[in-house]
Amino acid sequence: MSDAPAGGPDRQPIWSRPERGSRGPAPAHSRDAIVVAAITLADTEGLAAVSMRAVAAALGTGAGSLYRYLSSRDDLLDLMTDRAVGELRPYPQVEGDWLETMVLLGRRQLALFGAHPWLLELIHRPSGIGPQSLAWFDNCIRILEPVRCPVAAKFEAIAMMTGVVSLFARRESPAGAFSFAGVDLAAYPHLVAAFSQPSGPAPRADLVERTLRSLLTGLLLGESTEAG
Amino acid sequence: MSDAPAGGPDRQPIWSRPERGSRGPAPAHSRDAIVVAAITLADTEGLAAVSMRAVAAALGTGAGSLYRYLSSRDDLLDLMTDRAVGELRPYPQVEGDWLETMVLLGRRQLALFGAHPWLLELIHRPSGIGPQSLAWFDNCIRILEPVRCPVAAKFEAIAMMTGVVSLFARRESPAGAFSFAGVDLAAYPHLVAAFSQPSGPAPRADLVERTLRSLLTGLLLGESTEAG
DNA sequence: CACAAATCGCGAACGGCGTTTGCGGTTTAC
DNA sequence: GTAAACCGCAAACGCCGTTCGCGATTTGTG
Repeated sequence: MSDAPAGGPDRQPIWSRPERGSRGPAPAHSRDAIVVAAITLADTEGLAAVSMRAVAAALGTGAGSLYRYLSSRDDLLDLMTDRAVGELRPYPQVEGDWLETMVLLGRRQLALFGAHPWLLELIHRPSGIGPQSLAWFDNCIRILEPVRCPVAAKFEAIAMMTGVVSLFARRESPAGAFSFAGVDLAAYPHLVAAFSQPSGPAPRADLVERTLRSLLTGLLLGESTEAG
Repeated sequence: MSDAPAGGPDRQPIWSRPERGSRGPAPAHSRDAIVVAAITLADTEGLAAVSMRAVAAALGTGAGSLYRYLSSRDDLLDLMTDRAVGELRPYPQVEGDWLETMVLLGRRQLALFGAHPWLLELIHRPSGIGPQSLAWFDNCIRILEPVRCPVAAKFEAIAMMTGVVSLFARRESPAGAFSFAGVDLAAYPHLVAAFSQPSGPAPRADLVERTLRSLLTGLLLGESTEAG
């Protein structure tokens, strides 16, 4: 009972837990090195390949040793998320139109999802709000300062923007069209009719930005219209 | 090798695989009974509690027996998803405004996510597009028939509507506000300033519908505006 | 009717996972 | 100097999805 791992009695979240105590030999690794190894693994082989054993092996050690630095795999995923969100920095210091600045931030998020597709599986977790995510929120609130609307609406809008960007990012991942192998198409007449008609022009390339603009103006400025 | 489970050489997806052959004793269970048990388990104890062993135990059998009816846990999750989507039926036969009909469908989806929160973790999977999901797509395409725009744009809009609804559904789940335990708030000045100011009026209740209306009109009708 | 083929339920087993535990050795605080 | 705290490590625990082999049962075919 006198020998508890770093997580030990982990009453408090990982963000406010010291990396190491003052006594004992110098650690062979570091929290950040573990997170970097995990992110590299996730980038190359997918999130499912990020097992404690695999991450430890990438660092040349055993799975159990990681628990000297974090208290659970969930902690590791939280750290991965926050570190990736940190890649959104530095934030553009545009002081002009807040809407265009937000759209720019949205494009940055989209690029981040492209660089780290595993983020799509992690951002929706209830935990995992670390310092970098807070800094990103803080920056968005700063940009939205000239907007006159309740704070709650701003938070809604920021969260919804992130969500919509993640939806677009998912669309661009290699998921691809479903296969109709062994499906009785006769049951879906409107679907086959739609597919059999000429496909028409390709969707516009700036769909994300247009959607974000419409979404943000609707959520932040449209509060007083259409009484009911 | 002459004794292969129902999944056997599962070249084709679960939707087009017969439930059982013609020979042999009558099965003690059924695919649907397994799926119902799994959904009940997910509704009450969450998706993480849906293990093959737990589902089998709920049916009074062993985990291995389930593989007579399906070939993997992923198959089970696909079946769960499709069966839940089937609860969206019967579809409203409104023949008036297509936009209002779509918004109504969106509200139905939101209610479905409320009834089965585990759906939020499953809809984004690349697999799992079963007959009920196809029927839902088919119905949406039917509703959007009067809209003059490329088919691809309609599919975009339907998928985006489902995605946005899922974002709102996630917001209403008991996730709740993040805790600032042990965080240095001084690093986020705009955040604390926003939180310290009076909260203002609560966000409008019909936020989902307004967002959906704006999104659908933007995606389906706004193609010709704003050249460049 | 006889018989082979196919399917059934079942329990044991395999490999992988996250996590815990106990140990010998190392560093620091008092 | 000594005791407490920390280190790396390897073994082990329990759960997971999945596979396999068994005896028993039903069906299609000659």
